[in-house]
Amino acid sequence: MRTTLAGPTHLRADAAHNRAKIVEAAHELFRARGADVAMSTIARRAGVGVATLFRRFPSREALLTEVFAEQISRCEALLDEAVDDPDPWNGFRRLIEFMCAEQIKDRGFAEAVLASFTGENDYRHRRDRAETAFERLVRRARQAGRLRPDFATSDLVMLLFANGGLRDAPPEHAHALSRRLVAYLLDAFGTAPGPGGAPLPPASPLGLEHAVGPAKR
Amino acid sequence: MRTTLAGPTHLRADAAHNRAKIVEAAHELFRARGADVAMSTIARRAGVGVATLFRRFPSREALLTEVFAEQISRCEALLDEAVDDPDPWNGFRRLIEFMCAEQIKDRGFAEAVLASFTGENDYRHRRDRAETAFERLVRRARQAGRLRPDFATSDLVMLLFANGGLRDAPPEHAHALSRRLVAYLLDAFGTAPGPGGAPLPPASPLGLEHAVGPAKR
DNA sequence: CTCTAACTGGAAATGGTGTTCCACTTGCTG
DNA sequence: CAGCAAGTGGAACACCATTTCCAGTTAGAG
Repeated sequence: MRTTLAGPTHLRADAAHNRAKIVEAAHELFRARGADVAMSTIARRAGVGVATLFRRFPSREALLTEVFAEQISRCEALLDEAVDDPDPWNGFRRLIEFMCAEQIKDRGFAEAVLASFTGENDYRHRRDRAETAFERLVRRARQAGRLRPDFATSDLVMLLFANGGLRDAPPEHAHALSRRLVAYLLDAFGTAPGPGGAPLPPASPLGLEHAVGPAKR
Repeated sequence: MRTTLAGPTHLRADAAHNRAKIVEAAHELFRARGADVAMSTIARRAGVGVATLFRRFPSREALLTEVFAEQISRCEALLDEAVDDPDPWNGFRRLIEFMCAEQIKDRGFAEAVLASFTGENDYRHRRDRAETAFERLVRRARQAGRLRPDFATSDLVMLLFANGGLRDAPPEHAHALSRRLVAYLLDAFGTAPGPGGAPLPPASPLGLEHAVGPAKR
């Protein structure tokens, strides 16, 4: 196989194998510890040298988008489903619940979304597609009378930032906190009167001494 | 005076002056950039050597609690007011609005609360007092029928973590996002039917490309 | 089987922290 | 106004992470 302008089209067999090991190791570490694990840690876990890691993935972002490609696709699929759902509120709710749960479960997920949706890479058209789809979903849910009229599409961004803050809580509580936050906000987004809908997920026994801010870094 | 261990009771005049300069510099930097500015940066801004900084404040936490002592006191005062307010919901609302606004405005504030309220320092009894006062406030607001019965005191912690996540948003939007989040959650915490109360603060024009995760660090 | 370009790992350069040490300076007490 | 302990700044040290470099190894085309 000769080298082309843009470099070799196919990796050598051993190189491809190493690449897969890198992605796997990065997946585990990103899930568990977030997007800012040291590159050398990833390399060590994968059993390769740091140089190999940097040769395959020149930036942390490239690695992130590769690692979380599947989850991002599932988000898009869920969004498409939601738009087609005869009950737009149901789709809206499920989309938000999925994204927030994912954001807590895989600590690197949020950064991966950011990395994919930022800059002028080839994810640009996907971002545009997702945004217009979400706008359609919101419009439908509003017209169905289930979503409050003053809901703004940017409130999704707000929610994702807020939910992301819960990752700083003690890990054993983060998930429960997130489900409670989402339940509250869905209550607030909806038009059902009062604390109407489903009962809230159980609260966590957290005191002020746990409160606030990156516990450790 | 107030340093952790029993050093000399009084500082020499020049030392006291330097100490004040340190606190001032730290205040500015913590407000603007959060609790994890480099110690050397603080020292440089204060015009002193790093050794001086470390001699006065053996740990970053000591500096944090000193710098934000005033804000923390205002929180406590507001909590006391709220407990005595004839309308407990009003006090509840004001307390939450103040704390969340402060958390956005002064990026180090949350960490200061944490540092003050963690461990076995002399803030312990203040923490206990604050917690029981807040419990009383919640109980009163519930009994007045303004707060939903399934509200848990730990939901305050949840709110603070969530609000803290908004600090990762672009700084020019963080405040508006926070006010909107707080408005939504107060809607959800309260018992007034539907999107009842005051209109929401205006939304920010944020797209998914801004979304999610520490933009820069 | 041979030979080379792709590939490798680890070392080193770079740049950024937190923390300690120490030779010098200076406020303040007597 | 003398002397000394309190106070000082900056260098030195010990990390730790990113990124580059290079001398050696090996897959796989011919």
